[in-house]
Amino acid sequence: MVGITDVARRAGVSPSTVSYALSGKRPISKETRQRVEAAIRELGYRPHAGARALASSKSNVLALVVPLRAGIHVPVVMQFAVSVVTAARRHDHDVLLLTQEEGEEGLRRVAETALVDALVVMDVQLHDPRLPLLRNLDRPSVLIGFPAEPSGLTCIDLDFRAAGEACVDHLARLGHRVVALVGSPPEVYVRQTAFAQRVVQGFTAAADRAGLSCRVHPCEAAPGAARAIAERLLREQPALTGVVVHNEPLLEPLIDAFEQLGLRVPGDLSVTAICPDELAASLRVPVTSVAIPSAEVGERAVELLMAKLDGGGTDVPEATLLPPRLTERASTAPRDAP
Amino acid sequence: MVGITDVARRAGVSPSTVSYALSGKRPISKETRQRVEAAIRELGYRPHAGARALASSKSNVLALVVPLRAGIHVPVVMQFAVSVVTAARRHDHDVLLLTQEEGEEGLRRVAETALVDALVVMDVQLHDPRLPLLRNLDRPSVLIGFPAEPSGLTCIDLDFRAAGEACVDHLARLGHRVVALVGSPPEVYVRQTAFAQRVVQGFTAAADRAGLSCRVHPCEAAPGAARAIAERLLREQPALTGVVVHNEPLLEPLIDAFEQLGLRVPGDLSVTAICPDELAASLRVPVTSVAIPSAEVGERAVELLMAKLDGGGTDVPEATLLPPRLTERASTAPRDAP
DNA sequence: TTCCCCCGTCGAAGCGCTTCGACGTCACGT
DNA sequence: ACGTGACGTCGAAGCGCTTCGACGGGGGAA
Repeated sequence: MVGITDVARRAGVSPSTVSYALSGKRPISKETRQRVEAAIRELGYRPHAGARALASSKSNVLALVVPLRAGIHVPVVMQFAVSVVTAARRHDHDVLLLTQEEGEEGLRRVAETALVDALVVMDVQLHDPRLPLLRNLDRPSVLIGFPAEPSGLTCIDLDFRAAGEACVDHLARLGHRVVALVGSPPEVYVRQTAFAQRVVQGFTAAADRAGLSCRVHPCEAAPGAARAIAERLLREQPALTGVVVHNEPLLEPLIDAFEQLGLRVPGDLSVTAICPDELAASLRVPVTSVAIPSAEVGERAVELLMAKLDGGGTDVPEATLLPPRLTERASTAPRDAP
Repeated sequence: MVGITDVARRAGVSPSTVSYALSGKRPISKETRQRVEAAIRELGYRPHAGARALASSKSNVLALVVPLRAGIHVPVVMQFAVSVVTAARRHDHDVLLLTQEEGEEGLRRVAETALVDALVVMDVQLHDPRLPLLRNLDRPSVLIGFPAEPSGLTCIDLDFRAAGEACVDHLARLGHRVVALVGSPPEVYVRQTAFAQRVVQGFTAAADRAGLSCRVHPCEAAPGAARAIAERLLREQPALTGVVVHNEPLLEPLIDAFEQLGLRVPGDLSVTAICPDELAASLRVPVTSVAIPSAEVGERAVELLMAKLDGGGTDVPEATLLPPRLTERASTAPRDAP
């Protein structure tokens, strides 16, 4: 194995000089640096990750905690994961994948063995059992999602409450008076998953504020369930003209179901969604939607972490709520004048 | 920070004894071991991962390479990933997540810096550019999927060729004479993704062998495309009575589309699929299918890797093809006697 | 009884890197 | 002309753990 001393010898300098040339932590003359770089290239030198971690007490690895709970939409999770990995690499970090199985003990393990420098935690619940642990760990963490009591933690997410409001406001502005929310599967609410709850809050609040009649329906994510749900919505709210869908797999089948029931979208029924833009835009009827900006969230999460890692944690905001961005597409229209 | 010497002092032994008590690499008397364990518990000791990696030249980390290419079904990928992580943990290893972005350089980096001990590579193409690299790396690897030329590599996967055959054989046995394959998106074939290709081979070979008329249709994975595809199938093969679907997102909408076109499943048309069992079983019409055993594949992949890591690589089989398991459900029936 | 060997433990030598203090040199201000 | 830093480099001391060789003691074989 070729080590830093081999490089040093070849470049005619001391090992510490090679180290400084690599890290830039002390000034190195241009000529020396070039000789070092040449030596590295010629020898194919790669610094040993473990040795580095030991000497510097930095592993340059981030933990990504992905509890794949029932009812969440896997592709969206994957988008987050990919953007976290990509962003981490830009900051010269790698990503260790942790799943639910391990639970809190897993977090503790990777943090306390110094396997990772910091943690990104996904799928946060309102009263998440991991919070006390994260507060006490000696490594910084960022949550993607907001718990009920986020103080002392760094959190980032789309402002799902405002997203719910934005959808309702949009429908209200178009003249709709009776609206419904087709939400995530029931178990997601039972677990008190933060983002789902907040959409409901925003939806309800905005509807009340605008004086709309509204109703919330948690729904299984099976496409086959679409028809039954559509029928139920119409039965319970016969005057329904506006629907907000916060359930990715159901979005397309639901629109199909409405049309099969004789309702044109957006002619008779306006539909908005909270989902990734690619999904909303790719449907047969492109859907007016509030985007879930996974790429941005993942990226900013990593940036917050980096700030905490080298800023010592000062001046890193505790809460980052990304404002919703509603894109109008073909699925919404003004309500027919009665 | 509490180190091994603290534990040693507290237990009244030398650091090396603590190390051996932990690793079991040398016999330690029961009493000593218990004192060491008590000291560890009392002090909350955790061995430093970096120090371990340096001293033992084992990081106990596996790389999981997940190129999220277009056209692949994300939830299935995630199932693999989760099962790899779970299996790795059982063997006291963690998993580092690598995505496409980094490409070959990423593999080289984590391997050569000794960040990982071994690699699990997914989404293998027939002529995968990573193969030469994997062959030359000093760390063992396992591919999930088979390239055209797997010699010198350890590969594992469902036998997709046999899976394609099994579906056709099943249909043939039921008396169907005209069959079609609804496959993955075209880009998957263009990239020569191994598993998709093999399904086609198996499908075609079995159909030829049984003297069936057959046809292959690569298809977009958008549910909205289902209707058009169904119509095309019937137009091109009016006598069609048997369909094999190798495209998860399309499966349910496609069945719906057939029924909307007036064909009862399985009355007029038998449908089989190659997809995860949960999906096939959960549909409105439960579908006869060959399972994609992600959990088993991930687990076995890790086990192969472990065998290579401590067996030195001898007697680890190069190719592991899991035989297809076809489960009959409600979507297939004998062809009506004409 | 004597010899050997295995068991259980210790001490010391690293693993390959980072980092700290030190030192010589050079340019600059006064 | 001389003090003062900043610059560029070096040597050495670890970082916390594993592992190798060594060693005393006890039991079995001869």
